[in-house]
Amino acid sequence: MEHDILLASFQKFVSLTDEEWQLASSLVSERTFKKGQFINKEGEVNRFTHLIESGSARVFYINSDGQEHVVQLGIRGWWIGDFPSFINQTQGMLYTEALEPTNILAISYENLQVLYNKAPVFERFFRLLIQKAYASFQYRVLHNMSMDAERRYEIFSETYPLLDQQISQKHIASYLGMSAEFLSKVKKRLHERRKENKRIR
Amino acid sequence: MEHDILLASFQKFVSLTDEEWQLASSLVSERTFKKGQFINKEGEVNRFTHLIESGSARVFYINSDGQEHVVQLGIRGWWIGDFPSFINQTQGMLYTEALEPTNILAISYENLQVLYNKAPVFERFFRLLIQKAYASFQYRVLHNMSMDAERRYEIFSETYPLLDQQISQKHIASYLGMSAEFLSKVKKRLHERRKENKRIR
DNA sequence: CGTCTATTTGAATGTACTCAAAAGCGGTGG
DNA sequence: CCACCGCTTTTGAGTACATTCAAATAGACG
Repeated sequence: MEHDILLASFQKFVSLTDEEWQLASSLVSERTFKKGQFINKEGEVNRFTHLIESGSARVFYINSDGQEHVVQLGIRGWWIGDFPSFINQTQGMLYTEALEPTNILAISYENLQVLYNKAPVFERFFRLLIQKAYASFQYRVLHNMSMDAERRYEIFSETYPLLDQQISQKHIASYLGMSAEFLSKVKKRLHERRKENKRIR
Repeated sequence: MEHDILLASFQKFVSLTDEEWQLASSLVSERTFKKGQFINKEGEVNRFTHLIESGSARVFYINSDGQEHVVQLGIRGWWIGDFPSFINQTQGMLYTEALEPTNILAISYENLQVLYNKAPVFERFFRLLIQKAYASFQYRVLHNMSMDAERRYEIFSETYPLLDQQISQKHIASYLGMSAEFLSKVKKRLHERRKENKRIR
C-alpha cells in the first residue's frame, strides 16, 4: 500500500476510518533527500513534520563553540525534526540532516490544521505523539544525567538495536553525550567483559 | 483579588472573559505544604497541575544509585510538577517537594477536562503552556550539554536571579548538573574574576 | 585503486567529583 | 538572650571519568 508506514504510525495510537485515511493520505507529500542534505536548519521555522520512510537522519544542535550535539536519531518509522519549532511555528535551534539517501513523508503545518479541523482524530494522534516525544525526551535526559558512559551505551544498544546497527558510531556517541573516541573505548571494554563472562560460565 | 497569580498566568498567553475567569476560579483548589513535604512522588499519577502562589519547590529524580537530580525549580508564578505524568495520566518518575512553607493553586485533571469542554480558550492556554515547557526543557538540556559548569551557572543566575536568590545552592547545583561543592568553587572563581575586571577598568 | 572519512588506540590532560574537615548560618529551646 | 544543634556552604587534597590530540588502521565511495 502507498504510504503504509504512515498508516502503521497512525495505528499505533488511533484507529482511522477509510475516509480519514484517504484525507490524511492526500495531504501528505513525499520528499527525497541525498546523503548529507539538510531537512531543516537552525533559524528556520520547521514548516513540515517528517516521518522517515527509508534511510536515516539526525537532529543536532551547534553551540557557540561550533560543536555539534545530536539530539535525536531516526530510521524508518520514526518522526523526526525540531518539535518545539514545528509545534509553536517558531524559529528552530536545530538542524536535521539525512545520513544516507532518505525518503520522507511530510505533513505541512497548514495541512495539519486542515486535518485537525476535518477529523479530530488527528488532533488526538499528534497530541499523543508530541506528549510521547516530550516524555521520551525527559526520560532520556534523566538517564544521561544519572548514568556513566558505559551504562548509557549498554542501555541504548539494547533499547534501539536497529539504530545501533544502522547509524555511525560518531553520531551515536554524540547522541549519548560522549566523544567518538571514548565510545570506541567503551565498546571495547564491553566486548572484553563479555568474553570474560563466557569463560567463567 | 483572589488567585490573582492564576489570572496573571493565564493572561501571559490568552485573554479571558469574566465568565471564563469565574469558571476557572471555581475549579481551582488551594493546597498548603510544609517545608519538606511532598507534592507528589515517583510512581504516582500526578492528578493535579500546580501553580506556586508563595514559597518554592523542586522537582527531582532519584536514580538507581539513590542520587537525586533536580529537574525543575519553581517560585511564585511558576507551574511545577511532572508534566508528562500529568498530561498523559501515567505513572510519574519524579518527586515534587516544597522547599519552604508553600501555598499552591491546583487544578485536577478532571476539572481541566471540564474547563477544556466549557471554554476552549483553556485548551489553548494549556497547550501553549506545555509547548513552552517542552521547548524550555529542550533549550535547557542543549545548554547543559554544550557549556561548562561556570557558564551554566553564569547564564542561570542572569536568567533567573529570583531563583538564584530564593533557592539553596545545593538544589541549584543539582539543577545545573554539578555537585554542591563544585558550585561553591565556581561562584568563588566568578567573584574573583569580577574583582579582577574592576581593577582593570 | 586512490581518496576521504570513520574508527581504533595510546598518551597526556583536564574538568568535575568524592571525601573529609572546618566554618557559617539559622532555628529552637532552655 | 544565649547556646546548641543541624544543615548548608566553603575549602583542600586526592581521584576518576572522560576529553583532546596525534597517529595508525580500517572502511566506504567514486
